[in-house]
Amino acid sequence: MERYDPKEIERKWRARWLEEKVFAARDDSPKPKYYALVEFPYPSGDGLHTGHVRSYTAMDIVARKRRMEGYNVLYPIGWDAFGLPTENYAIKTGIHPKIVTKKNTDTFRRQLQSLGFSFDWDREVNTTDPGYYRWTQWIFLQFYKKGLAYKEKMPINWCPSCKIGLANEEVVSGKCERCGTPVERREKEQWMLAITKYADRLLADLDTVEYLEKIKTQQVNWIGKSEGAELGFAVADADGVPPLIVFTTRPDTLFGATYMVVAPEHPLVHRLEDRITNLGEVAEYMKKAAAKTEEERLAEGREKTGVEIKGIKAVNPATKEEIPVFVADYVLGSYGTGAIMAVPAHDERDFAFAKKFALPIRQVVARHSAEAHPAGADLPYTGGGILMNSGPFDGMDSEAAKREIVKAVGGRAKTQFHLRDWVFSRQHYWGEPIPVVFCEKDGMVPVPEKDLPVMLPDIEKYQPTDTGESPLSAIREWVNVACPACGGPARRETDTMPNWAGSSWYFLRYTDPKNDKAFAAPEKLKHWMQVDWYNGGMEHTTLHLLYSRFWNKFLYDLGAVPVSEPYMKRTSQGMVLGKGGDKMSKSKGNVVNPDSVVENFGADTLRVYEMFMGPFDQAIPWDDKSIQGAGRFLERFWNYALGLIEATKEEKERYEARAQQPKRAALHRTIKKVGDDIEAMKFNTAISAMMSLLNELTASEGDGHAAALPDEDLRALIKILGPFAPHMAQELWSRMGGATYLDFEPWPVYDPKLAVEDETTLVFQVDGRVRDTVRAARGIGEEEARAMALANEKVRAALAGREPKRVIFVKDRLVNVVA
RNA sequence: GCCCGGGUGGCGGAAUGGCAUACGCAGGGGACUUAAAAUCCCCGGCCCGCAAGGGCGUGUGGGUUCGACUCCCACCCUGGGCACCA
Repeated sequence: MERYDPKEIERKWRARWLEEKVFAARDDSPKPKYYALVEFPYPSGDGLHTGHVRSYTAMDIVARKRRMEGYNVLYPIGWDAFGLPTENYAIKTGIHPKIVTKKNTDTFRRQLQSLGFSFDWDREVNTTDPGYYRWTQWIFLQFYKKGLAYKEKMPINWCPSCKIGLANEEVVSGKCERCGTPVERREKEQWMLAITKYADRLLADLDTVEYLEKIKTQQVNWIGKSEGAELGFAVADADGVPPLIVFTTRPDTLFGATYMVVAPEHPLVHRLEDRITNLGEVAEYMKKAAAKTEEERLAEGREKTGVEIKGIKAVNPATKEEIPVFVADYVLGSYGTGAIMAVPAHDERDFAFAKKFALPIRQVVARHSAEAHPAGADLPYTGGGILMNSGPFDGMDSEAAKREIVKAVGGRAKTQFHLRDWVFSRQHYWGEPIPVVFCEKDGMVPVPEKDLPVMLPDIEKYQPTDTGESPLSAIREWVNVACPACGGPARRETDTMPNWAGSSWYFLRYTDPKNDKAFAAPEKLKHWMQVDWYNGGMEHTTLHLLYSRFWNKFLYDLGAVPVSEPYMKRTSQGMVLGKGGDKMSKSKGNVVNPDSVVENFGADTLRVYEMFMGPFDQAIPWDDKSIQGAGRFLERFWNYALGLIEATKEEKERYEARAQQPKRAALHRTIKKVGDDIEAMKFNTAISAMMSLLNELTASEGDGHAAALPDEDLRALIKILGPFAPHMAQELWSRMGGATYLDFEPWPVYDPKLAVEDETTLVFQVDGRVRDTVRAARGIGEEEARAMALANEKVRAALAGREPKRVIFVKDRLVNVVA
């Protein structure tokens, strides 16, 4: 028999799939559509990662199964190619990022093709292609026209190493997500996208999609909706000065507000400078706080700092008391109104601050009633309850009191979000130029759509400047342009877009990747959207996922996209860790290169191994040895199937004379399990089920021969393996005489009648402990089973003469004798 | 601190409330071979026992149940996300 030769088989089918464009998605198919999506890779110089393989194999399995189920499947791929590593490489070597990108995408394409993914290679997109970023710029202009893209001077997170401004999302515990350098705060004029305008819908519409629960939770937390109220606190003895507005989720505790705090950025101090008696001290504190990096704030822990603003008092609108006002950096300028009412009895932070500065702590909410919860006991108490020390509201439930007190003091209900507007400027070369010019006469003027794309010019030096200006600003002939409005002298915007821009809409482009009249034709979008299933990394749950949902919703509002939510279903794969459980990294030297695995074992083995290694959503360490298990399985499968295919007529007859029923039942149970498990992304148990079946089929039955399967059943067996090991399955399929591509053959039908075995294993228990197991005919009744159990020797021994009090019977499973 | 996960053999892990440890890796024994590799067969939770058999076992402590890895309560450990968000 011919040996399993993955290299030869894979080379052959890979070439045919590509040449014949077998997996090209058709826009005009009468079949129902299915859009399977994976995150397109950033084509780094390191090449494909085992993590890509895990995600792409999983969705390839889904895509291939869907084709077999009769769907017209779109499974596209492309390159998210703008970004810092390529630029840094260009800075170091002087090689143009375009050239580096070309080289890297060529490598990635070769690697992806070597794994046999059923991508539609005719729809490849590349975010750095002017034909692509033209439309990224076009979408930006639509944001601009709707007032959702705006420029604002604001403190940004500045990475001194990357020399780039970062979005809040890119700062992880005060450090640059990319290089780990502590970020600084700098004032800069930045382009912003008003994602907060969509906060409510980004939150509410999560109910309309099927994301993994933990993904939804992360989005919900990131958006961070708080329902509360805005209340005004008058400044004492200051007619004409507007009141201090605070945001609170606990207006019911207003009677306990014994002081106020404003953020260091709050305008109050400037407004009332001449009344402040300790202005020097206050100004000093504000200066220090402004310069503080996130890193320093974290290093201080929760230790509260602050300074009282002397000379100014605020009036509690409920009690009419005059209360002191502090400036302290535990209040953030960027959230709410930048000012709070402090209720030390019912807020942990206010409590800590009040203790430190010896401020009064007045309890106004009791757990049950003032009597049951003596004043001062276990404060701070942050839960709800019954009001006390609150004048006319005493005894009221805190939920009711929230509404009543807001009404009584003339406040208004208010919803706040943690989500901030998206800092959309980068001061770098390798990104989409922002299509705006600054005219001496007309000010800010958007580039007309007909002049798109604003091409990225070729330059000599990619190095960003220490002043934070983009390297583009040095290219005079590019920067200086005629104003599109008046023709007068104007300058181009030299900031570029963040690397999140291109990936915020790429799934739309796949539906119509070559269109040069629109980002995609409406009928193509209508045909393919929405994405049915999107798999990607957990690390993109709060950034890319939210951004792309936002862009899609915006385009939906323009009428340019047919669905409000881009993705029906979103799942995530766990990381592939290095040996020993550490993250794979070059510095640790534990990076596994898929190329060498394909070279040594074959693509099908790598695919099966990565799907078998453990639960799909869990991080699993790589194990060189375990790959062999996947390889052995495929080889055994090959030998078994080929043995049957090449068996002589006599051999076949002899095999088939053997009792088929249990094997057939096992096959049908496996068909069901593999199908169900693919849908639930339980690829590991799908594969173990196929392994078990193969073990059962090849187990010698005394005559040294494996069990035979009729051709029909062997075909079904090859089909369910197909999505996992497509090259080998296709080869076996064609050796069985199949002239077609396996991927378009119908997925085997599970027959519940065939899946039931005639016999079952009955467990006999005494007092819940297993005493024996016996084979019995399926479906026997309680009486019979009970009699068998009571007659069983081991059961009788365990009973030791005791009379059974009760007998529990579970059909086809067990008899439990309770004595 | 808050929000999600997860604790099962030497390892990765499997188990609609019903045979705990499937499947795979590693390990031990055997067959084949001049030999090795590959392949095939058999054995692998712990303790007592020559064995038959018995006892103990899914992070810890309780509970519900005829029966708990699975459900409930409390706790410990651990991975991830958020974090002075009023």
